[in-house]
Amino acid sequence: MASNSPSTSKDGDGAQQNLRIGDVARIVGTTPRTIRYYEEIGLLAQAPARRSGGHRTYTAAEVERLREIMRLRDLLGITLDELRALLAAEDARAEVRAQLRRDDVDPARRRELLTEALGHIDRQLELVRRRAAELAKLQDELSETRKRAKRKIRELDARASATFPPARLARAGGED
Amino acid sequence: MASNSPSTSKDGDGAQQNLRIGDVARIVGTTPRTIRYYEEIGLLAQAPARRSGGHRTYTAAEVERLREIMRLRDLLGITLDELRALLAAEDARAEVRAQLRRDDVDPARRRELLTEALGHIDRQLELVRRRAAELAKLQDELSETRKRAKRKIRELDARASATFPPARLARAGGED
DNA sequence: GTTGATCTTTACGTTCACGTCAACTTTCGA
DNA sequence: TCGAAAGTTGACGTGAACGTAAAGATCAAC
Repeated sequence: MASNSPSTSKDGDGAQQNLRIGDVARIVGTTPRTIRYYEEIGLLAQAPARRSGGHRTYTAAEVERLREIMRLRDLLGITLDELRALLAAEDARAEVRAQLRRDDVDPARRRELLTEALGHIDRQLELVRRRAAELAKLQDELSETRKRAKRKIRELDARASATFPPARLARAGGED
Repeated sequence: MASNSPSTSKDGDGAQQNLRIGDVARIVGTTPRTIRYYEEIGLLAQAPARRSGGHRTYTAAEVERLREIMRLRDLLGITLDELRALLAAEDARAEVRAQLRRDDVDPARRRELLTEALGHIDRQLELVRRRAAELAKLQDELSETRKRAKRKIRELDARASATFPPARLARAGGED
């Protein structure tokens, strides 16, 4: 065991976490292969920095990005290609933010950029809203079914405790 | 064009819709291949009736079942195999309902069946709840981001209309 | 009873999202 | 400095969820 602690940096270079691909994989709960694959198909947009030997090195921000990607992958029911398109839009927003931080862009251009960004957000939001609504509906339906089942059991128990003296039979399911 | 109307039944056999696989596919928005595949892997549980020639024939209930399957397939992020397991549980519930309709089962057995059914529902509900919650959270986050973007645009517009006389510039995004 | 659309089974092909193996290099702790 | 662990780029393999093509049987309408 070589116990590779992920760069116990003691040198004063700020917050450049400098993680290796295996560390990142463990952190976000996936495999190096998957991370390389996402880079390969352009999901990770900018390829990570390399060090002299050619090994990929990741910043905390990149880890966050990967986490978000995996989250969206799991929640939205879309292909990685569609997800890539969506994130490309989000990257455009990042570009916008960078532009906006510089104070020398004229208001007309600023507005243009912001409006464009808003469009991207709206498209994502539409997607998420639809799915969230559908899932909520499904949840409601299931809850209803559950209620009916519980009521039936209670009715049955009521009749039973009327027949037998209150002998404390085991209750139904757990939380109500 | 042979204009195959799906069995314009005029004979008095009630509501036995008697749809063919192609009709069903069109109705629910999929392909015959997919329907056969679902039957093959046991997602459809009971194979549909056949007529003398061997052609599959579907009832309205079976179409409904297929619709539900596709809905769950799209909403829950699970494999068809896992879905099959889930639906097997639901089928057990159907069995329960059938048993319960007959009045000659003793209350102890009834309770047993109902409790089992409740367990199945709970497992499904847990799954759906988790996903619904996660999606709701994602939706909230996106809404927040959207709000901030809109606010920025409004601020920009406010400054603009202070600089220029109120010349009625085009407003930002659509619905608020 | 012919015909064209639709069905049947069988079987191989395909796409997506990775897994896995090979050959080799780099990194890191002892 | 040295050896094990982890990284690198190919390249091929794999399971899931179907698509597609072939060869034939059946169905609905004329």
